[in-house]
Amino acid sequence: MSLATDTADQPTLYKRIRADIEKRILTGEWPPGHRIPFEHELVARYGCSRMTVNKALSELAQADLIERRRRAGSFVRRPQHQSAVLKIADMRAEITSLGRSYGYELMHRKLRTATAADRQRLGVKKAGKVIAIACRHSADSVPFAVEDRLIDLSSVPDAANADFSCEPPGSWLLHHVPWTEAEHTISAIVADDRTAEALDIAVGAPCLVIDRYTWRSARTITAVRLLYPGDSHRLVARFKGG
Amino acid sequence: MSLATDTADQPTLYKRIRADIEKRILTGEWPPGHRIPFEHELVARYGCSRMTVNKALSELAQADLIERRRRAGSFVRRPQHQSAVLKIADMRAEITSLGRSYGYELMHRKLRTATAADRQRLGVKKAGKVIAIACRHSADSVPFAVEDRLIDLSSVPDAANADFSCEPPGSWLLHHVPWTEAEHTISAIVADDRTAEALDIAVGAPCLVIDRYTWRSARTITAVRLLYPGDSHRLVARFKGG
DNA sequence: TTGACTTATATGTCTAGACATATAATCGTG
DNA sequence: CACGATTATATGTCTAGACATATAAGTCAA
Repeated sequence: MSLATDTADQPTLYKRIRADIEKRILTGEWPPGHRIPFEHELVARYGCSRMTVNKALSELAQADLIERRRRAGSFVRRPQHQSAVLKIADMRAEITSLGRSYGYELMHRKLRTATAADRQRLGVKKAGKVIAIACRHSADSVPFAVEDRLIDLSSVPDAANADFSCEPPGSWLLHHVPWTEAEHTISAIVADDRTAEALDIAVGAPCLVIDRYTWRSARTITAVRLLYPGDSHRLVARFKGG
Repeated sequence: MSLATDTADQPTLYKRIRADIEKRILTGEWPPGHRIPFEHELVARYGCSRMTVNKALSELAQADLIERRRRAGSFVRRPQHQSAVLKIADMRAEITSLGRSYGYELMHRKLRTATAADRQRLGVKKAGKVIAIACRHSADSVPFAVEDRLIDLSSVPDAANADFSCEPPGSWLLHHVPWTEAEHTISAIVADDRTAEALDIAVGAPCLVIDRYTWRSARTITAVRLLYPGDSHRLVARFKGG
């Protein structure tokens, strides 16, 4: 084994100090709550100036691995809870960022007085006007996702005049309506006849489903259901923990 | 108003420099790709030593707000787009919070030297030891999700001694190992024979798939694949936007 | 025992230098 | 023009100090 050459080839001193401490925390040798050696002790151990160990400890503190308290010392923090930031840019950005050409096709648009089903979906009681939209997003001319959306016109009156034949409703809303809250529900289904045709996949093929509800201060703006071919599309959420 | 005394009461110089730059980035005054002033220019502007502006810029770099390139300068990074906070607590919390009883069953556990496939999955080059685990989570004695996990022992040596026959590896890791970064990939598949049996669903039924990779400062900790019955389970992400 | 005051100390910030190192830009050559 | 060598320069790291500041701990009086 040519591994474990811990001492040699360290990039820089402060990084080595940081890595050393990090290792002890990760292995559990220094459990949460454990007091890390004082700066002056680390200075003695590594034979460097205080600024060098301070830089190592400051970075560990910025990364929330340790907590520093004046006069008391530095302490290992408890591991953080899990939460992920799920990035869902608008569809055009999502597709073009993959280096593929974006295509959009409005399949259906209807302005109507909200039906009972519409009201339930939007979570509103009054029967105002809504726009129902069905459209398809494609990447390199291959169906990427189909969208089934309902917009509450009493919350977004301007949407009645928007031209959704060229601009996807998601983009339009993103650029015209600020939102304060949203909820995503992710599930999986198998494609029925209609979905299979729209996505150009086989009946019975897996589909990833994202339902998104968007509000602005307790007022529903829009409800959208996105269907992705489940075996080809992957929704990636990269995030920083803390 | 006694507030808004911007110039007075500044905490420290480097924090003020950091806040100034952060503000310009967040307001869009300095868009992504924009080169922020060189250190020596900031030194002149703020009348301080280089170490002070260096500390401010280093922290912005650690926070991924800017990117620093030798000889070239420091540049504003692309900001994150729309994002949702997807909370995925550990499985026990997820199930008990639904008011259902949690059940756990270790199906398979093996400590081995990383195979080529393991290394690729973990994104590591060196062939260290890994633990491969397969287990099942159930709610009210009904299969809820099956888990297929790989833990990199060179990152989490203690995991070799953990008893995963009673405690789910996710819980153990959550309580023993802090993470800094993770990536989720969500997709959908239809159940094959083995999956169908493990989840007690029909072959060909939809399954929601979550692949999660977790790192601690560029070091892979674990890779896990979770399979949920797609028609019964719903993954909810509620979040606040701007 | 409790509260107020004092002190010791670990971290927080800062300086004015130094040398190292990666690399964009320039220059020179075939 | 293409390509390798050289140079200039911005960042990366480090030092040996300094003073500031929050606060744990000790002290003392009510």
